[in-house]
Amino acid sequence: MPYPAKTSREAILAAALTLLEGQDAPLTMRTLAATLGLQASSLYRHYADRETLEEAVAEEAARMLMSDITAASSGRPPHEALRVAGQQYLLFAHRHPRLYALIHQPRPPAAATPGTGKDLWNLLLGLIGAVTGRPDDTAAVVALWCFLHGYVGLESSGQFGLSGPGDAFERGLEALTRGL
Amino acid sequence: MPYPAKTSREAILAAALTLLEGQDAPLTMRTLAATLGLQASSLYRHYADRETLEEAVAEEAARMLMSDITAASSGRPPHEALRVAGQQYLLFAHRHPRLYALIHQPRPPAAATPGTGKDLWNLLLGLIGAVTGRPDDTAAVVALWCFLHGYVGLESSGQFGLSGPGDAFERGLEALTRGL
DNA sequence: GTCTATAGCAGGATAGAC
DNA sequence: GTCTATCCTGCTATAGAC
Repeated sequence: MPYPAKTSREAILAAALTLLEGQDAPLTMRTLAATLGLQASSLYRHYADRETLEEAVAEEAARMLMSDITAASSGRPPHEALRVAGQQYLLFAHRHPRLYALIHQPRPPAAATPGTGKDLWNLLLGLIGAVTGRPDDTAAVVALWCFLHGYVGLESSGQFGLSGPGDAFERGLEALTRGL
Repeated sequence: MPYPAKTSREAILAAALTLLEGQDAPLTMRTLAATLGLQASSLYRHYADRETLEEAVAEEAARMLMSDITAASSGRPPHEALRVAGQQYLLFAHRHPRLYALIHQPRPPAAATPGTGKDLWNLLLGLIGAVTGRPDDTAAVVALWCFLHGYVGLESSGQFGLSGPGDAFERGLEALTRGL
């Protein structure tokens, strides 16, 4: 009986985050355990299965994203805050592409973003409301989110090719904030 | 020696399309061969490997998408043509979610959409140019594409939840065509 | 709580007979 | 050109010893 346990829920979660911030290694029970100096089977004492673990990682990643956006946009005038929030969203996706993908991975309805999603949602609602003058304009938030998410997706799947996106990001963001 | 060959490149391609238009069955060499009444190993006479096959499918799917958009938008006044093109893009993604996903799957640089992508690109360039009055406004095309692609992605990953997207599609499309 | 060992599954791909 | 047979890899998850 090795007394101080070699790991814990938190340590596993942290290791999974680290693994997914790397470039290549897939998130499998084996590779994850290896980074902790463990055998894969040991992880099952802490998480029931791979999916449960993934949900925890996704939740934590969503928290990170929200924290980044909040920190960058708080205390700025409305229009600027919204622009900075958009840039920060993009930056997170660049820095942590696999965490970003995990956040947006389809999940069974029960686990559909319990609280974290709502927080980010309310933050954006406030930012947009301050710019357009319409509070609680959910359609505007969705439209903006679509644009950002699509930009990330097309970029990461290499659709922009050699010519790159040009100034589409600024143009689109500007057009949306003006047009909504 | 069964003389008339049981299959061909074209038949395999068609079967793969059909398979991916269904809901569940994954595109594996085994399942694909099964729909043709063949063994998996037989497919390798016609396609070098799975990836080569997938590229062919993706190309064909892109052709279908372009054909849909062209048919729906041609002969309409500019503003309406653009709106209809957007709707058709969304409709294709709804009807053929797995083909849509395949089109946007990251591929090694060599195979990056040889000709089909360009055609769709030029079509959209024309549509947008007719609305905004600026020909060859690539950034505008990219921005619109981001919005559409993002909408599809968020919808299919269930991010809109129970409340749904509201009228975000129309709002966003309108805001973009106006603001660009 | 961790270990070894193993069951079980799924998929890609090849060898060689016909 | 298709078949059977087989190999290989990589993964999830469990059983039971310690």
